Amino acid sequence: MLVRDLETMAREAARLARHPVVALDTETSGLDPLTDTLLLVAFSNGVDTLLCDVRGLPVEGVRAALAPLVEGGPVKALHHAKFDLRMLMPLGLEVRPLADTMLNEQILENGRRESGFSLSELSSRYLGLPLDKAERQGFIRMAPDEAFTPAQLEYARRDVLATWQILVQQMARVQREGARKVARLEALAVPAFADMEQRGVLVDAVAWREVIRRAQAEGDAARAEMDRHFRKVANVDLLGAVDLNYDSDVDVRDALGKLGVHLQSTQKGELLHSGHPAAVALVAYREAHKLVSTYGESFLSHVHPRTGRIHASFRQIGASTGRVSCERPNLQNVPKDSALRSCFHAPPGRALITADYAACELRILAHLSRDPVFLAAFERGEDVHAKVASQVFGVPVSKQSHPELRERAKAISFGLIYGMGAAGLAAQTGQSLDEAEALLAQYFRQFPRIDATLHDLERQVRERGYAQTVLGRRLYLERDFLDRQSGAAARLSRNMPIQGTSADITKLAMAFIHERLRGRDAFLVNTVHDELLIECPAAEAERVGAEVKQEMERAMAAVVPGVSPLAEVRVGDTWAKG
DNA sequence: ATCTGTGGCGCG
DNA sequence: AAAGCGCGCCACAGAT
Repeated sequence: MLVRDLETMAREAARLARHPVVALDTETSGLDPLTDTLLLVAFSNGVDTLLCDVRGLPVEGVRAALAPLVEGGPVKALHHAKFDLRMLMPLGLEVRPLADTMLNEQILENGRRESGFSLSELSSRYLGLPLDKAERQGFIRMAPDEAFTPAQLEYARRDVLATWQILVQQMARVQREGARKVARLEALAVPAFADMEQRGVLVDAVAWREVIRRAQAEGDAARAEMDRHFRKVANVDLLGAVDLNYDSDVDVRDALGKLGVHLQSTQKGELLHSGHPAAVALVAYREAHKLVSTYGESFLSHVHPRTGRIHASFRQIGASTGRVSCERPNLQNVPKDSALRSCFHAPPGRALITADYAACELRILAHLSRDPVFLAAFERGEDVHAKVASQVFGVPVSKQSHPELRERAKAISFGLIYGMGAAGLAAQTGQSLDEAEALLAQYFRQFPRIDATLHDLERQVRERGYAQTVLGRRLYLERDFLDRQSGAAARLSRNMPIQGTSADITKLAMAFIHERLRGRDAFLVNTVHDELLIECPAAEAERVGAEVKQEMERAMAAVVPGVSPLAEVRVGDTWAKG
């Protein structure tokens, strides 16, 4: 059924609202929610299809007609819901509750399949019929008052019906494979991601370019220094310039060889270890060039011309552990250099709140192991690394009294999370292998429950064939991979449950915060694994900060009960030191 | 001209 | 072959 008037739209939407599950799909003039517009909203209850042509209709009228169906009522099934949610934002419509067939599939296939999550591919697998995407181009080129062709309407109908059918079959798998909690979590977090992308984050491009300009100058100086050394061993062109590509590792390695510096690789550590001024200059050049290339104009090119803000793309399930990833640009690897980070700022009269979990992954390890020393230290708000160092080294350690012992204990604790062995520890601390082995043994003697927990994680993965987080997010690992004696499987078995649980907690916090701040002119603008950035009116910043802290701690307590949660919040007008 | 894999390096 | 975990981006090198 195709409807173009508000009265019929409202009536038919109300009819559909009585069903438990209704699929929702949108057809739009393009793929950019900031510049393209909504043309058609399609619904299906698995039998009937309702196609709402919303072009030219008053926004408030459409909102009122569709709200009883979209906001509350049935579970809305969407494929890649984030996109449709963003497209529906100008109508003031929020979709809830929702289920996302793409995220569901990523959850179910994690570790088994790396691509093949399009609606068409799911349709092939679940329903045995691929969907033709060619027709979508038709919507993109459409004139504003042109009637939809039968082919376009058929395309819209098939898409939304397929989404409904896929979800129904998928739910059985979700149930069977213990994925209900994770599927629910991801669905709950979608609106937070949609909102975050739509809002974007503000950067001061003028100040940013000044930072890059300085880096450019430092890079030039480093190049000149390299020229002085390599002039002796490299070709010099007619203008007297050294004919060497400093961005080519092979060229640079060969040239260093001619200066008597023979390296396995040209990694920073080896270059510095050689101590040769040309190698040191190369490190300086690389650092400067990284800023200029990755964080220069190519980064700023993502400032949106309409909004003046950066609207990055977040992949909600971007990593096999369940972590989020981010691209175009990646807002999760901005250098910590405060000159650069402080370019992320709030508009006039507004504030930026920086909030991060304190020692999130160690708290998760404390939850998994129930280790009494870790639990007590977190409970009392003590310095865990100092506490651990005291236990391991048998002397009272504090940040002031024995900073080096504390650092070593910290390195071990974090190393364990990554599955580090004695060799890795030795390499990092500069100890001998024997010393590192003795230190690890001493650590595990003091913390037998952690030792047992890490071995348990490994054993469970071998038995089950998958690693999993506290919420039951799974990473399936191939038998071949588990049986190979490489150590890689053991490290993943230890790391995924910890890193992944951290991701679960942060996503839950985002869902809580999004809900808490709804309709308040305060919103998330970035997420970096265990850190969140929120923009809000300056006058409300202290209050919002307290609410953010509360919601983050509530999320952590919900996932790892029994461990004292702690989120640290700073209020300012730029992205403060994390 | 465009794609793919690799080294290197930014972040948590 | 192993590598302490997870990402994305830039530049190069080789292939299509």
